[in-house]
Parts: sequence; C-alpha cells; structure tokens
Amino acid sequence: MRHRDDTKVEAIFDATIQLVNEIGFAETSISKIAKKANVSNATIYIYHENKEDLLLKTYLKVKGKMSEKMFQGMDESRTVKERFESIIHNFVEFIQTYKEYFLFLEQIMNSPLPQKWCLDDTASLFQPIFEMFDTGKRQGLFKQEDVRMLIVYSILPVAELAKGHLKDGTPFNDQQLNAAIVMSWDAIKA
Amino acid sequence: MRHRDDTKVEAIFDATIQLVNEIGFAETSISKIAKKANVSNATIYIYHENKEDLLLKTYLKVKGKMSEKMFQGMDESRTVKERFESIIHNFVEFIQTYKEYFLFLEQIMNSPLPQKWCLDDTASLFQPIFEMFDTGKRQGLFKQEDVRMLIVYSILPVAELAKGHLKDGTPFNDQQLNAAIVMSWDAIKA
Amino acid sequence: MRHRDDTKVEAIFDATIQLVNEIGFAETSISKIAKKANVSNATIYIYHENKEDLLLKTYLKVKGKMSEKMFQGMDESRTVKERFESIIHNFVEFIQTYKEYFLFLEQIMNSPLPQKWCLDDTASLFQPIFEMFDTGKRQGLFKQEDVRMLIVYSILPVAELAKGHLKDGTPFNDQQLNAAIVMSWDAIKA
Amino acid sequence: MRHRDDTKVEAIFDATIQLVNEIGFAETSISKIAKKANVSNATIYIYHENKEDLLLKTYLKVKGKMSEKMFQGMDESRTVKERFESIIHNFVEFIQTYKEYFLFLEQIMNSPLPQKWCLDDTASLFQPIFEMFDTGKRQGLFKQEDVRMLIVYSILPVAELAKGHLKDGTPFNDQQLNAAIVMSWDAIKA
DNA sequence: AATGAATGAGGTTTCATTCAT
DNA sequence: CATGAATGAAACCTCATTCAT
Repeated sequence: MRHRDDTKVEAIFDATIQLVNEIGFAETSISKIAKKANVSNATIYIYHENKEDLLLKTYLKVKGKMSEKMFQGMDESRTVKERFESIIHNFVEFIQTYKEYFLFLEQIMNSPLPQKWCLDDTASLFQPIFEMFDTGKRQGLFKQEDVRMLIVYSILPVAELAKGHLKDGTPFNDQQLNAAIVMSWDAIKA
Repeated sequence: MRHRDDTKVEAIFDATIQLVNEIGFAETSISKIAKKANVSNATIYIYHENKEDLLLKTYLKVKGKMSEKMFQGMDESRTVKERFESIIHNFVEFIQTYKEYFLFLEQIMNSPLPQKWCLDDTASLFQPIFEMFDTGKRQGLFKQEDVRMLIVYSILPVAELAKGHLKDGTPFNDQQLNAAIVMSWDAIKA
Repeated sequence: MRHRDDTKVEAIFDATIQLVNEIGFAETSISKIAKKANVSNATIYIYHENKEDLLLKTYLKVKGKMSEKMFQGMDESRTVKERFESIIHNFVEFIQTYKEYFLFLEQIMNSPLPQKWCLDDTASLFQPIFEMFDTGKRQGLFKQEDVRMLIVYSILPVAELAKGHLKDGTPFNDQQLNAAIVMSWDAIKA
Repeated sequence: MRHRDDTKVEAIFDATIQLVNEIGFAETSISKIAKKANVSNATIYIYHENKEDLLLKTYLKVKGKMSEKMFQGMDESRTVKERFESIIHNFVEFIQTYKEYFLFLEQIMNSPLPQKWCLDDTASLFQPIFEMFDTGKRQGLFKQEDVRMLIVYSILPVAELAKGHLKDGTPFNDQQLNAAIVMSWDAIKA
C-alpha cells in the first residue's frame, strides 16, 4: 500500500467547497468535483465511501476550521468582555478570509442534511462560547436568558452582516463592526 | 378546450415545498414532485418552463405569502413600537403556521439561486419594515444605523429562535417571545 | 359542421416543409410545426391522422406540384428534342422557384419512408417523361437503353447541378444550363 | 484502469449505420443504438459527446471508408481512361459491398446536417477524382467544363443506378455497368 | 372546427458507483 | 494508490396523441 496522497485529498475538499458555492449543492456532482480537482471519479471513492460521506467529511472539516479560527488566541483568564470581542473579531475574520468555507456551511446547515446526520458532537466545538456566556451570566453581566438566545442576539447578527457584505461585495469596515458590537452588547447586557 | 385546472397548479407548488423540506433541495426531482402532486411529469412543464423556473415561481409565491402575512392588519397610523411588535408577532405566527414555507425560503436563500436570479424587486415586498424603522430613527427611538442593521438585530434573531424551536420540536412560548422582543428592543433602541 | 379552413391546412403544410428544411426531418415535431403554423397541436390532428400521415400527405402534395410544374405547357405534338428541353427548363425553374419543396423531396426520398409507404402510383405522375423517352427511342434518337438509365443521365445531373447552386448560393446561369443540356444530350443520344 | 474496448466502439458505429438504414435517421435513438450494440446508453457518451457528435463521427468514418475503397489500387501513372474506369468500378463495388454505408451517407447528405457541420475538409478525400478530370481536360479528352459538372454526368449517374438496383433488389450486372460507362464517357468526352 | 390541457411513453443525457488494470 | 472504462438508474425534458370544452 502506498501512502495517502494528501494533495489529492485536499484538492477534492477544495473542489467540493468551490462547486457548492458556485453552482449550488444540488448541481454539484461527483464528476464535476473530480474534474475540478483534477482526479479521476474513482479516486474520490478511495477516500470517501460515497457522495454523502464526502459531504459530511467536508462539512466536519470546515466546521472544525471555523471553530479553530474562532477561538484562536483565546485566553480563559481574560475578562468576559475581552473574550466576547475576541470571538466576534475572530469570527468576522474567518468569514472574510474563508469566505467559501462560511458560505458552504450556511448552505449545508439550511438543508435537511445535518438533521439526517444527527450531529450532536459539533456543539462541543463551540464550547468556549457557552462557557463565556455562562460566566458572564454568573457575573451578572448578561441577561439571565438561555445561552442560545444570547448567541442569536450577539453573534448571529454579526455573521449575517458580514455575509451581506460578502454577497454584495461591499467592505465591512471597523466602524460598522464596532457599531455592531455595541448593538450586540446592548441586546444581551443585563 | 379543457379549462385550466388550478388544483393541479396548487398541488405542484405544495409538493415542491414539501419535498424540499423533507428530502432537501438537491434530492427533489421533477418525477418526485409529479408523483406527490398526482400529476404527470409533463403537466409540470405546461405551467413551468423548466425545473429552475418552477423553483423560482415557487420561491416568489412563498415570499409573497410571507410578506402578506407579515403586514396583515398593519396600521400606518399606529406608533412605531406597536408596528414593531405587530410585525414580529405576525412573523412568528407565519413561521409557525407556514412552517414549510419558511424552511423552504431559508433553503433557497442560502443557495446560489437568488443571486443567479437577480431579484431586486423582492425587497419591495418588505417596504413596511423599512418605513417603520425609518420613522423610528427620525423620532429618535432607534440608533442612527443602517436599517439593515436594525433588522438584523431585531427581526432576524426572532426568526432564528423560532426556527430553532421548529427544528427541535419544542414550543416557542409567549414568555420566551416577550423576552426576545425585549432583547430586540434593547439592541436597536437609541 | 363548419367547413374546412384551408388557410390552416396550408399553414401546416408550409410549416412542415420549412421545418424539415431548416432543422431536418429528425428534429421536426408536431409541436414545432403547430407553433410555426400558428395553430394548436390538436388542430393538426383534425386534418391528419398522425404524424406520418401528415408527412405522407405533404410529400404527395409536393410531388404533385413538381409534376404539375414540370410538364406545364407541354405539347405532345412537339418534337422529342423540344419536349426534352421543355422538361429540363421547367424542372430547373421548379427547383429554383420552389427551392424548399425540392429539398424537402430530396430529404424524404433518401429516407426509408417511401419504401415503407409502397408508393407505385407516384411513378405515373411522371408519365410524360417516359413517353418522351420512349418516342425518342423509337425514332432512333436515343440509345436503346432502359428509360431509367436515360433519365439518370439526362435529367438527374441537371437537378444535381441546380441543387449544388442552391446550396452554395451561386446562380445557375443560362450558359451553364445550356452546357448541361448539351452533356445530357450527348450522354443519351444514339 | 480498464483498457479501451474497441469492440464496443465498433459495435456502436455499426448499430448506428444499421438503424439509420432500417428505420431511418429520424427514428434512430440512442437507446435503440445502445440496445443493438449491446452496450449501455451511458457507454455511448464515453466515446461521443452527444447524439449529433456520434452521427458526425460515423459520417466521417464512413466517408473515409468510401474514399479509401474508391481509390484502392489507383495508379497515377495509368492513363486517364484507365483511372476513370477504375474509379467507377471501385465505386460500384463499394456501393454493393458496403450497401449500408452508402445508403447511410445518402441519408445524411440529404439532410441539413452537413451544412450545419461546415465540413470543407471532406472534399479533399476525393482529390484523385479532381486530378483525374483535370488531367483529362488538359489532354483534351474531356469537355472544358467545371469538374463538378463532369462528375455529375459521369459518376453520379452510376451511383444512382447502383442505388436503384440496391433498392429494388435486382442485380446490377456487368452489361448494364458497361452500358453506363459508355454513357458516362459520351457525356463528358470532348 | 378549433384548441389549451393533459399525459404515458420515450427521448437525450448525467448520475453515483464499480470494475479491471 | 490511481484511474479510464463501464453501466443501471434516474435525471430533465419533449414527444405524439387524446380529451373536454
């Protein structure tokens, strides 16, 4: 057995993500992925059981990357506010740098696939967010609401704004970002 | 000449929406739609040029329905706060009553299709929201930010919460909704 | 019963011939014919049993037209040579005036359809040619060969030349036609 | 990698030609070709881009075969008359041996396809005919007419006669062929 | 007579996947 | 490991034809 050729594996992942973004999830076929990745159709089946498995693995990889970037340089000893701002900045940075990863995720997450896959484990990837909000709640900084609610009012809107700028091509500048952070904070603060 | 059978047209729309929700956009084929709608494959092509056209028309229909429900009973003479709460209540009502319409929209809007279709006109469907926020800004009730930002911090989170409850089957009760409205208001108020 | 609407019948014939010439026999469908003729699909079935019947009738009509034009002004009392030249001139005139009729015939006659239809009767349409050649043979003007052979060496080449000019768009002038007639005569003369 | 199976490629060509002859160009479908060739529909698309491409390639192949057979054993040092007779005999031989190839060609060439394909290069396949006639003209053997005219009066009629015998099943014997050659010669000789 | 509506059958093409090298 | 060849199944769409008005 020769060893796994990571160049090809990577090329397949990239081609998948690009195609899903360019032509959509529904139009993305194995043949098209193979062609874009410059490998044979059959090669894809060496690394992935079938099409759905390829999608699942790509999804997990991308979600892992997002988690990694989101908590990059996170220091548990910092204050809640500092951690809050770090996460948001990192998130926006991720969305802008890995534009295609982000849009790929949005497309998959709004399809019935994740429910079919029953992925509870992915929540753990975002554990630091939960911890940060829990701490904040205990310190009386945040409203005593469900953490999902705090997320939906503080992080989601920033992502949505960044997505909007991504789609219409306009830049999401610091001034706008700071205004957003203020609104996030206003929404969730006690 | 046989007369146009609107039952069939309606059945095709419904089948499309249901299937996109059940098995996803990618797996929804004309054959499956036809079978579910109890019509022949060919019948679909009498009313729609091709598969994409069917999706586009379904999308527009559903978006129209959402707009209609969202501003039902809207009274321009009411205060901004009353209008704000009316919209949010109507929206949540819509999401819960027309669950499948809402999830269908989410799936389409997160695919590359809308960009391909270049639909600027659909923004006009939500004109009353823009007017409400503009009035509120002029009255000094809201932060002097772009209306899109106000929307993203007040309406979007509610939709996201409702969607979450839809997906995990738990009810979205009045207490939760009121807490959400408070957060929305906190986020955007001046 | 209302009376037969010859406008529509004619429009259907014309559309059929035009389409067969434009896009070919294989691509010509009832729907396309109906659209080009500005009638409903179903209207075609009032006048023709089915698609093949439509083609057969169109073929017979066109072949009849060709025969009619070919022997227009033919005078049985004229000399064989005069009749010979009259036929050739008429034929060339027909090909150039009814270009589409002629090319339609060529397409049908080189398909397996005529054999399927077993049309012996159409030979009778060209009786005057046979008579002319028979008379010529009896008068010792022509070679004592089968009349089909005489036709193939005198009339067919002219048709082929005319067709060539039709297809590449160059004119088939009198000088060329006369040269052709000389060659025809040389080929068959005793 | 499985190696290219030329048996299949050949079977597809043969099935195409046979079907076009049996049921006609218009009724010849990919499915029928695949069934007759004992391959899957999809296999055809490995070797041919689409149906039209299959037809074009089949056409070119058959035309090449015809050219090859037509000039088999041609010796440029022989006299014009010898070359002339060689070509005609070879052509008749081809028509009779490769009956289906010939009838396939006739059907395609009388459809609008060749014009759509803009094939100028195929003329070069018949270069030796042009050369033979040019030499004959220079030697004063033939009339000083366009070579196409000489072809149309000497070779085409023989083909037409052979085709006639093919279609009604009667043999085209040597005596008839010789009579035809005499007429060909009479038509074009100076 | 005329036609829009409707459809089962079948068209071309692409799909996801497996096989043999 | 890698891949071109191969394919059954199914995709989208159009066909010829019939029906009800």
